[in-house]
Parts: sequence; C-alpha cells; structure tokens
Amino acid sequence: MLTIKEIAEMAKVSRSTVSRVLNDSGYVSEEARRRVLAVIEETGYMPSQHAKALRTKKTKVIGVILPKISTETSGRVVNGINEVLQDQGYQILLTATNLDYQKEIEYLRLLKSRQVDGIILIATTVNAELVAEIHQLNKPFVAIGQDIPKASSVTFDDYHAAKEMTNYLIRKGYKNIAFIGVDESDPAVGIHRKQGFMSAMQDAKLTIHKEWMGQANFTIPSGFEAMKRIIRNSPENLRPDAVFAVTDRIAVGAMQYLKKAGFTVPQEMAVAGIGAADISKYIDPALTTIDFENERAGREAAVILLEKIESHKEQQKKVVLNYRVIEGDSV
Amino acid sequence: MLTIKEIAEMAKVSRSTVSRVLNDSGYVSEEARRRVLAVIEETGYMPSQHAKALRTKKTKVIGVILPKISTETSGRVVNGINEVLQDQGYQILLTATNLDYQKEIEYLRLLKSRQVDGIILIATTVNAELVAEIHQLNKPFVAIGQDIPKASSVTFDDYHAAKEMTNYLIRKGYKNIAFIGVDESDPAVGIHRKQGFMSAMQDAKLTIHKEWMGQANFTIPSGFEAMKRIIRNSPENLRPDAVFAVTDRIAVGAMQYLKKAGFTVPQEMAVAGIGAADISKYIDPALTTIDFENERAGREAAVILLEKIESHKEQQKKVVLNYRVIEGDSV
DNA sequence: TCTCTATGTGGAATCGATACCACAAGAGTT
DNA sequence: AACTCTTGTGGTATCGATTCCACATAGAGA
Repeated sequence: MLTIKEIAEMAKVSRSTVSRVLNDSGYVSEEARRRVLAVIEETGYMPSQHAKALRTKKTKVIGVILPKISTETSGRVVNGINEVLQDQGYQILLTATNLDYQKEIEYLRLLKSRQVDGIILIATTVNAELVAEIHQLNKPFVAIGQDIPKASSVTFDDYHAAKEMTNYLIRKGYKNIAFIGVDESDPAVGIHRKQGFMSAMQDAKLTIHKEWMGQANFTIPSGFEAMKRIIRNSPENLRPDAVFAVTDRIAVGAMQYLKKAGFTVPQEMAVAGIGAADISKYIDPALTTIDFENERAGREAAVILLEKIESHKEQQKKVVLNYRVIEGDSV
Repeated sequence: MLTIKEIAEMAKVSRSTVSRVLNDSGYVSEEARRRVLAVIEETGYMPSQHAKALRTKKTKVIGVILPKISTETSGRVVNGINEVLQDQGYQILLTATNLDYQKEIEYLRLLKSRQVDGIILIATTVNAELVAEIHQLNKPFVAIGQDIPKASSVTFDDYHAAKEMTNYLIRKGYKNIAFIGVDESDPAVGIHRKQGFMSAMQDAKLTIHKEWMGQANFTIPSGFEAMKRIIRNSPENLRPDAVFAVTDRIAVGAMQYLKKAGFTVPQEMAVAGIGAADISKYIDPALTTIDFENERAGREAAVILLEKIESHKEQQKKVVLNYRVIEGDSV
C-alpha cells in the first residue's frame, strides 16, 4: 500500500504539499499541484482512511442497526438510507441483532468504538436500558420505527393507519371484525396499531369479541395458525365477517387458512393488512393494505442524521410519516 | 472519548500494560490486570478501532458490494455472510452499485482505501475492466453469483438447474416450451440458464421456436410484457403449452398475464421459474421453481474469505452450489 | 532602500493504539 | 557469589494522515 510519504518523494514535494493538494487547502503552486496529481494518477494512490480518521475524527461511515437483514422492510429502509448517504460520500456499516435485544446495546457501543459519524437504529422494541444507552451515546443518532424519548426519530403513524383501515372495513359494511396483533414488546405494531383498531371499533359502537382477538409473530405461518384459532374458537353463529391483521405477512397467512378452510375472500370473510408487502399485490385476491413508505423513512432518517453531523445541533427532531390505503380485492 | 493514555493514568500503570490487558499478550500481574479492568468497566472505555487499524493493519471489517440492496436475493445472501462474520467479530461495510457497472470498480477501490480485510462482490456482470481491477486488488476477495477468472467464487449451477427444470417440463409431457430470458451481460442468468434450456430441448429433439424466445429484465412487469409478446406473436395453431422463465419474478409476471388473458395455469399453459422467491409459494397456483440456497452462498463465501484472511493463502477456490426443484402447482 | 503582504513550501507535533526493547527484581542454579 | 531465567513494567518508535507554524521568496507601496 502506498503512503503519502512515498507520493511526496515521487513528486519531489513534502507530505504537507501532497496533503494540501488532496484536500484543496492552503496555497499550492500550479506546478506542484500538477506534479502531485500526475503521481497520484499514475500510481492509483488512495489515502488511508484510518490515518485520516484518527487525525480528523471524521470517518464518513454511518452505523446502521437492523433487527434482521433479509426482511422486505429492512431492505427498503436501508435502500432509502443508502440513497441519501451514498450521494454524500458516506458508507454504511451494517449490523443485525436478529431480534436479540441485548445486541442492540452491544452494537451501539461497538459502532461507537468504530468511531462512526452517526448511528441509525431500526428499532423493534423500546426498553429503559436501550434508551439509557442511546442518551449516553453522545453521537448523532436517529431511530426508525419506534419513538424513543428525547431522541430523533422517524416513525409511522401506526395508530391512525390502523384506525383508518378499521374504519374502511366498517364503511364497507363489515361489523364483526376479528383482529390479529403481535406482542406488545414492539410498541408501534403491538400497541399502537391495536389501539387504532379498538378506537375505531368503539367509535362505531361495535363490540370487540375476546374470541376474535388473535396474536401472531410477523410470520406467514403464525398468521395461518392465529386465523385457525379464531375460527375454531368462534361458534357458527358468532363468526367474524372480516379480519384485520397488523402486518401483511400475518394477513397472507390468515388468508391461506381461510382458503384452505373453504371460506371465500372477501365474500365470506374480508382480510386486511398493513405494510404493502410486495407479495400482497400478487396473491389472489390482492390484499387490501396500507403503504408506509419505508424507503422514505430511510431517506428522512439519513437527512436528519446528516444535518446533525454537519451542524452539531443537539436538537431532537420527530418525523411522523404518512400512510396510504391500497385497495385490493380482499375487502 | 477516552483514550488508552487516560485509562493508564487512572489505573496507575503505563499504556503498554493497558494494551497488554486489552490484548491478553505478554506478562501482566494479577494486581495490575485487576486495576485496569476495573477502570475499563467503570468508564466504559472502548479502544479506537482506527488507531488500532493503523497500527495493526487489521480492521475486522469486510466490504460487501451488492447490485441492489432491497432485493430478496441480496438480502438472503447478505444474511448468510453476516451469520458467519458476526460470530468472528467482523462487521460488514455495505455498498450498492444500483446496477451501475462503473461503480463496481469505484467501490472496489474505495473499500481498499478503507482498508477492509476482505471483499465480497455479488456480481451481476463480468467484464475485462472489472476482472483486471480484481486481480490488482491484492486483497482477499470472493465473488458470488458469477465465475470470475482466477478469483475465488461461489456460484450456482445455473446451467444444470435450467436443464433440469426443462427436463422436468418435458417429463410432464410438455413439448412446446417457450422461454423468457434476460440480457447476456449477466452470464449466469443470461447465458448459462439459456444454454441449459437449449441443451435439454435439443437432447429431447424438440424444436425451439424463435417466436417463443422472450426477453425480460428481472421485474414482474417485464415478465408480463414478455409473455404478452410471446402470445401475440404465436398464431393460434402454434401456441406453446408451457413457459420457462429464468427468474421467479419474471415467471410471476408471465403468470399474471396468462391469468388476465384467460389461460388456465397449468392446464392450458404451464409456468416454471428459478429462484424460489418467497412470493412464489403464495401465488395461485404456487410456482414450480428451483431453490438456490442463497444464504448458503453467503455463508460459503464468508468462510472462504475468512480462510484467506487468516491463512494468507493465495490459492483460488471455486464452489458450485447445488439446487433443488420445488414442485408447485403451476406445471 | 526598506518594510509589508501575499504566496508557497517544508518541518514537526499530533491523533490513539501496538510492540519491540531495555531494564528491574526475585528465584533458582552452579 | 555470580550467573541465568522468569516475570513484570515502562519508554519510545511507529502506523499514515492533517495542520499549525516558521520561513523563504517576490512584488508592491512608502
């Protein structure tokens, strides 16, 4: 690997001059600049980013912590982040927790020791330990997906989205609506979406049957099983006529069960989800769902982070993104 | 940010001793070790990875170059890579070319200047310039998806997979098989899969009609259009009875068109793909396809890369992964 | 002629780690 | 008593960049 010293010798100037050419700083004669650039061109020299980082405290690297790498949502969000960062010459250092909550904290520390310029956390859970770690991080930070107290975040309007979808079902004439949620350790999906559903039901003075409140865990098979339990637990004369699942994959699983059990969708049972997963467009009938603009969330988070990095402002920014109902044929 | 010097002062030892504790090297008395660990624990000190990298020339970071971040295949491969690397304490520095071939070269150089310990390239294309850059990289390197001359690679057996799928169609009694391929700038998908198809057809002495050879570009809509063209261009008495698409998304698009145009799948027209995309299981009828174990490809590549990093061997390793036909209901 | 300023260049300290080397102290050997 | 050997510690050079400061030169203005 070539170093600045060798370039300096080859161009017959000092290291300082090479550095000045590299960074367009201070005075450099045309003649010296020409010679240095020629040597750089010819040798393909690239300055060591580590030496640079050590001296300047800037790395042009952003740490991203994901729950899981290969999910559709993660992919879209990272894509959005990358779109913005790439243009500004930043790179992404990727870590995945695989839903191990202890690792979120471990990676926050690790990224700090790698001196990343900022950190974006795609959060699935919120707990006191995590919040404490974020506050003592002392580095530009943005969370996506969950609202972290006293930290910048880009979140989705889970409550109103769920409420709107429930109202949509109600407007379409469904009165007996089942619900499939997830564990409350994920506040955005587990609590807010459920509250949106409950609120819409109460506003419409519809009863919420305990037997119709299912729970799943983000996977298609778990949606299948949850739907099965709901059907099994409801007597013939007390069957729901619609089901609202808090994610598309759960909804797809529910639909799979319904088809298998001989229900026609949406005539005998309507199905709605949230998330606008790719798959939802291509199943039959196409799923009625809500699009959350994941890429935009990534872009917004990246923009906020860059602002923080460049301006050193400590102020926290909260962005709540909009949603859009996508009408399929499942309702 | 704390430095080793401050830790040394607080623990009343020299920087050398702190370093020895940190790296478990040389002699350190129990007493000194205890004091140092206590200070580290109490302060939450983490050594600067940049200073360390500058000195030791090891960064524990692997550069990964992807065509696109948010595709299902990329996600799975990166997941596999991460699984292996994470256990060994390595991080992933992610870059995406967004199919700009010039950027593949640019990122190879950039990652080199970031002094990553190794590079994994998920390749979509092979050209002389790229190959030259890889050879002069002089760093542990593994390609996934395409065979790069004189470089290690993990590839899929595209030729035999396509041949096997074609034979499967033939065994099922289909004789008039259409084909939807992609551009040849992607040798694995564009050339090898096509050759597999042609070879199986020739072995079975079946004729390959020009009108039945379509082309698409990896997207669902392009599969839709390609299928439309094939149907439009074939006279009523010369219609294919099956179509083999080189990727699942293309196959899904083709199936969409067929449904819309009133063909029943598979009775009037069978459809087969390659790739075992998630979506293929849930469309109706479920797609008959070939699973390529993308995660395994990522894992294998990571293992080969780590071997290279740790052993300094220059030897190139070529791994060709197996495949598995997944029988759906579309054939 | 003598400052004064603008331009240009190199020397040297610095960032935060590692690692080699010198040296000290105590135990064991001859 | 002189010696090796083991254990333990600190000093210092080093990695490859940036950046401040000192200094040189040349032309402008007094």
